[in-house]
Amino acid sequence: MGTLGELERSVMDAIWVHDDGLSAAELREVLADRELALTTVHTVLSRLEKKGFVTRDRSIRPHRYLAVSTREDHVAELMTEMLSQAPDRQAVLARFLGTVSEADTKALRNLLGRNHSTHS
Amino acid sequence: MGTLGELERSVMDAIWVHDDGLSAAELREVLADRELALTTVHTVLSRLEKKGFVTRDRSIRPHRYLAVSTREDHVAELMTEMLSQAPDRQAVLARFLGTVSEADTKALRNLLGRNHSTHS
DNA sequence: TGTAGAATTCTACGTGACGTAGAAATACTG
DNA sequence: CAGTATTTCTACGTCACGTAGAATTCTACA
Repeated sequence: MGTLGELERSVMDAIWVHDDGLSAAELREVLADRELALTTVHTVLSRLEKKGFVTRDRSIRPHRYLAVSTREDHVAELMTEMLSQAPDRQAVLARFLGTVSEADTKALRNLLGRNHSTHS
Repeated sequence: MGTLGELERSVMDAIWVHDDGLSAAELREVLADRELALTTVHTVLSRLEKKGFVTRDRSIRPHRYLAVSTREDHVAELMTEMLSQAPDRQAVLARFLGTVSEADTKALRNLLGRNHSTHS
């Protein structure tokens, strides 16, 4: 999968927060602290589109950019990808649970409880 | 955290398999299919050392390189790192469980079951 | 103990990703 | 149609990484 650079990540963060989509100009405004040129925003957006992270609505004039998947799905996917890097998945999961907060383990218990027969 | 390139990852894979450590020459042998120069292996090893992925025993002549942490710990750490990228951790965990295999969820249930009061 | 051969370190170059943005092209709007 | 808004094309600097030759440092042996 394509990875994200710093600016790309910032842009995605902004897009993820605005479920209704953003124009390049609006994005530049959101990232105002960086004082980016509009063309810079456009370039990054194009690259994110090519990487499959965003789509754009070309039917309206200032194109609006939308996230292809939610940040949660994206992160979940990353986690799965990481997990697959080790042959001993169980061992990894054990270590993972060891470092995660109690709130997280609690959440996992809840989710697992309600899901005894869910297999998509 | 430092990320790993392709060759770096291959080297780490080799080192992770050999818990007793490896010399640069042995590593080159393990990665024979790449036909790398010895110095190349050395360079990568140095970078991995600088990144904190390996240590080397400088007391013996062909230095032996050892992994600093297990692959499982490393991957678990990566997963935690990914998880932290989203504000709504619970949502991510839900998605995560949704994509993971049943064997994995089963393992998680086991681990969580035995761990009701474990907080390091 | 001086030196050849082994091992390690230093230096360097090509490439590709990414931040950055100007120039050029294209599309509305009046 | 002209001027302005928007998008696309092209480009450059930097940094990480794969790659390895050159230089330096060890070590064992004559």
